[in-house]
Amino acid sequence: MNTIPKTSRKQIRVVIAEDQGMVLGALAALLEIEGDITVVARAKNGKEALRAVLAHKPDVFITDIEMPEMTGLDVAVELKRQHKDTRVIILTTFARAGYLRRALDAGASGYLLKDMRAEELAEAVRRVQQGLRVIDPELATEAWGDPDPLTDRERQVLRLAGDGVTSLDIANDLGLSEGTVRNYLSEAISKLGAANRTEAARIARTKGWL
Amino acid sequence: MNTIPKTSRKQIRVVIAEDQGMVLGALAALLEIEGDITVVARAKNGKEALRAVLAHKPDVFITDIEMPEMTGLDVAVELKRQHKDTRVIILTTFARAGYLRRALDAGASGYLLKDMRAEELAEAVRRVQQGLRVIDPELATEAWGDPDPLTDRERQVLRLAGDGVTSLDIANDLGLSEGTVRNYLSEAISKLGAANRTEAARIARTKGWL
DNA sequence: CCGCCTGTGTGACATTTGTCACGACCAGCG
DNA sequence: CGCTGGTCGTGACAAATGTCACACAGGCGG
Repeated sequence: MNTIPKTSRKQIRVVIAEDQGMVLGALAALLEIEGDITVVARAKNGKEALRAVLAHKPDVFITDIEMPEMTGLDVAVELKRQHKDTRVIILTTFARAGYLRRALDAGASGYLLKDMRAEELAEAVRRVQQGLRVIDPELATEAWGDPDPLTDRERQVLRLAGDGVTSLDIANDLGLSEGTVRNYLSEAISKLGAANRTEAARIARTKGWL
Repeated sequence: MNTIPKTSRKQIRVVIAEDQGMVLGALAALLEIEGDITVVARAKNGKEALRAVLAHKPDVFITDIEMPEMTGLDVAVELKRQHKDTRVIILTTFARAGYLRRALDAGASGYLLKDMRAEELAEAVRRVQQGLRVIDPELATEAWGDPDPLTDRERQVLRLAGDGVTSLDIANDLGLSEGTVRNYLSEAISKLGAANRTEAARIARTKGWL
């Protein structure tokens, strides 16, 4: 435990976005007890988060990826587009190369996994606030392995197929012919080294390509 | 914020199990600041959790469901089997009727969702410690809807099929004939009102039957 | 003991899926 | 300008999948 008061230096102001209320509240509690960090706003979805960041202009913005309304990554992209200088930390369950890549493209300063030790979060916030980058080490190495080999159409088709939608229905949905859909799926299956559409979808999902 | 010290009455001793370190630490922090609750041990998987509960005999045991080694539900079942009187609260992401049913069968006193407000967790702990039950209201109503229609074999086969394993491979895995596997899948598909194995698996998963 | 359900199996058949080869169109790029 | 890659399509064929009817064993409740 740390008994040295950290309140003496200037406070780090953060906004947190996370759709699971329990986790949101708990993370806020965790950061607040550090003393040198103040949670100025909380958001339960992407749009709320974006508004909160624009309104409060915090030093650091911590966000989950998978949220209603708007993805954490989408929010990061929007902040970058508006040239806001709030630093962004992505905090997620998923150790997926595709997510990390997209996070970095969106100008995120940190990418942490929820299964890290809780104490590291506060430390990461401090590092990021000083302009450093914090990437989960496990991910950092593995990440630059394989880029997404799928084209947009392939991804789109595979996503539906992975939910059990039939080739014909996919064709109708997207305004294509059934043969074309089968061609895309065949391509995707071969690119991913899968045996069928279901396995292909599973693989793509775990890589963060879907 | 609550400024009234709750430490005057006797402390409630809890053990928490949750595989995501960040969430585990954050929940512990959240409960500790309540004052009347002490986290006596933390576990990152089911087996650790079981050992911790047996060793510390806490008043309340809070656990996630999906964890390595052993499911939170499995731990609850084992505690019931050993006639331990620690009360169990299941805290999970999934609002699935099947999970709730199994949790209650396992003698759990609480079933809460991670997207509830964080403040409610401490309150739930107090209620449960007093012998009350705490079930997420949304779930409580919806729960007694539909019982799992699948037989063990159907479930087993569907699980594999949902991961993209081929009928023939499933047959070899389970020591069945391919035709039999196809029969089970056909049955499962019709029971679930799905159009194919993939959709059937998806449906079963969202219902908590897989 | 008689049904009834589950688990297991077969065979036949229709449909869906996966593969291949091929062609057309268009955009971007050297 | 010609090449390349992505998109979209057709047709044909092989393999996997889904459906049905039927059969036989074992267990369990009436």
